[in-house]
Amino acid sequence: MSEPSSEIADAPAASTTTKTRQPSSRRNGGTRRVSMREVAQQASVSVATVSMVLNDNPRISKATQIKVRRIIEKLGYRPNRLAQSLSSQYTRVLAVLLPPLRHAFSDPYFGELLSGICDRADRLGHKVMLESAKPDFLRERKHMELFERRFVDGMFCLGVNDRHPFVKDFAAAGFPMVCVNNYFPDLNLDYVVADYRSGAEQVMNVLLQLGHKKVALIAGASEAQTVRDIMGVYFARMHDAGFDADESWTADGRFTEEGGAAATDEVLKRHPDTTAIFACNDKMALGAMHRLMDMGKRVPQDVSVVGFDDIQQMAFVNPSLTTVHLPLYEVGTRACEMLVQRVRGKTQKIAERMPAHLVLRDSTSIVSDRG
Amino acid sequence: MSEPSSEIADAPAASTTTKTRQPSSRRNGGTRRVSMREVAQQASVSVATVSMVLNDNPRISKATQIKVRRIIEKLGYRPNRLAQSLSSQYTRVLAVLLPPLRHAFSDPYFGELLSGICDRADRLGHKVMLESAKPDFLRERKHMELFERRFVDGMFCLGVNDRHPFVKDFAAAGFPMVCVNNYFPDLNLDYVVADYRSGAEQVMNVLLQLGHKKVALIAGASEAQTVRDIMGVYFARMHDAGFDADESWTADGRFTEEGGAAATDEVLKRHPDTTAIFACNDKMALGAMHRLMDMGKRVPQDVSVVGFDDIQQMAFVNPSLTTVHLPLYEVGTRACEMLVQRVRGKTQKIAERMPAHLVLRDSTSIVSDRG
DNA sequence: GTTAACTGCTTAAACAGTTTACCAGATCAT
DNA sequence: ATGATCTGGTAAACTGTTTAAGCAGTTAAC
Repeated sequence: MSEPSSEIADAPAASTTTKTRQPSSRRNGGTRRVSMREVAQQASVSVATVSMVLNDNPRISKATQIKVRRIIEKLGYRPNRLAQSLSSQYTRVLAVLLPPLRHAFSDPYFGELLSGICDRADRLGHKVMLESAKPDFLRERKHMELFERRFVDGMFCLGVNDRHPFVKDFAAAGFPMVCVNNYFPDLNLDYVVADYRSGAEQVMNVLLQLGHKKVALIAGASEAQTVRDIMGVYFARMHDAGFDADESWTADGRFTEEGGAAATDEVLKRHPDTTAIFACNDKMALGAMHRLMDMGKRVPQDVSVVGFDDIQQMAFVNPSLTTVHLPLYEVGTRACEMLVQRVRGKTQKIAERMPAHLVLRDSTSIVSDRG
Repeated sequence: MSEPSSEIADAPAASTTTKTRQPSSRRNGGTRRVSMREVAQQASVSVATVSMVLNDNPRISKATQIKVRRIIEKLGYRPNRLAQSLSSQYTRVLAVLLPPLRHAFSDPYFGELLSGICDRADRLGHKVMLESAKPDFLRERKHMELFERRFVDGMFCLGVNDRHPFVKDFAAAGFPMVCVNNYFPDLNLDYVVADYRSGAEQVMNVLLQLGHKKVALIAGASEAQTVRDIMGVYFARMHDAGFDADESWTADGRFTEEGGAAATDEVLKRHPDTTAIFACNDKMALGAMHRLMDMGKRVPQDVSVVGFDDIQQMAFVNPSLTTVHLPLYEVGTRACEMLVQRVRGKTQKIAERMPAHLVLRDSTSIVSDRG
């Protein structure tokens, strides 16, 4: 007890015995924040007890449960999830990595996947964070930082393909990740996809049955395995039908309307007698239809058009588009269930295909010109 | 040195003096997590110094900076943001609250806003979290929990209107929130909107100049102030033009294609001599165009159609749609800048209108039938 | 010649939870 | 009566940061 200065210096030492750390009266957003400590004080129990009450730990008696919960209610206490996560090592946040397309967010294809993911994540008590895989995002390894800095527990990769080697970083580091509606046969990564092969089979069946032989294929990026699956089926079925299509019957439409239109130009220049166009997604099919009409060709009388995905708008175009319905929403929900399982420690590989089916509408008809 | 058990018990007491708390060797996702403490040890400085190095505190000497950074590099240290946020009271996460529409995520309108928000948030060092304002989400006050439990620093509200009284909760609690492309004149909430009035003026000008008098208006939800703004302009300009339109000239299209089609039916039943349809968004305009064509009316020869929003796809339909271009992407980026300012403590009210302009395309023409 | 403001760094107290080891009292078997 | 087990709870260590306060020496201002 010498001088005032030492008194202050002694204070912390004293407090370690009396343990009366006053609750912070700091205000945030105008509301006084109430912490677990205050609940504990008011309920005359320890913070450990409060924690156990919140986590429904069976070691807490019914009486204490009720007592503590009443105080929680009274004080309007809400556990701080930063502290929870820091301590428990779980963030309960999942990231969705989207391709850096200008309109990725307004693309119904991604939208459906995202809807499925978000809905299921919510049900499973997880939050969803959005990330765009811009070049410098990847260069700076931000996709890894998301895990390393404990932003998220898991990650969905949408719209990735062989040109995106970063996907294997996650597996290498042991971070939970699932490829949504895409896969890498030789990379041993988790994935959930629609059954593109079966969808393509159904398309080729109906086109061949309608008498089409001169079928052109508008592919998207051929770096995607799903697109290669479609191409594989296309070439095989054309061969079976006695018509060996070569590369000249295909063109890349980059998954966009504009690309689909350009690809249509390209293919029809090479093969003016084309009677059907099979596009690997609906947007390209739409571009193809418009271009065909611009050329003065009628759909489906002169040329049949088939799409892939069955995005909402396509029932509304004229003529309505025959396409393969992909259960994108369900792929999203399933992917989410899978990722959450993986986050919780499940170790077997995740790989699932979901059924796709043809939706016959007005953009296809029996072949008129038997060339 | 009595017995082994007391030796263990003594350990913590000893550590308070020697301060040798061993770094956790816990593994997460297969990678050993390295904490600031380890960096400090290796660099022979205190954790505070490491923290200051990371935060570019000018009080740290160049030499120490370099020394510490080298160790950080060597160890591959990444600061744990949960701990950072817990300590600093900033999460650097913003939430986007979307209306619980089945296809909200694939709606280009929301997509554009979202793109703008996400891009700017990224540049400003913030993460974006997605939330859907489902009825029970609001009932359980989860929108408040997002703040109370320190999930986020701020919130964007998209697609809200007068039927969503929850928006004022944020202001009441003092939580940073900005209404995106919507506003509440009497609620004193922050907002960033496109200039719907000016857009509507431009539409009415061009329609009147083209000779149209029998102009029908397809509104969305009239609970939205922006829609009321358009209606106000519509009625005023119709009046100025000597044609007092009443309620029978308007119909609600609920912002959807289907609704737009139905509204078109409704209005044309009442007024078969309608020469122009002004829809409050592009989707309804598209629905209107399709329905008109189904009825055997030509667009624009028989009926002109004007939309609002200028979503990407609309340049691609046939005929291409005359519409008001709203700078949705920019509204998103601006809203984000504003919200971040608010999070950082800015106190003046945020209220901004961004210019909109008419895009004249092929769905409008001079009136043919001067009724 | 004192006071004040740097300087570059350290110490320790926050931040707000979870979890483990331990402990006192009650119950039960021997 | 005695030791073992069960019950319901507590204290303290732990998660990994930020930051206010302090320290001892130098320098500029009054």
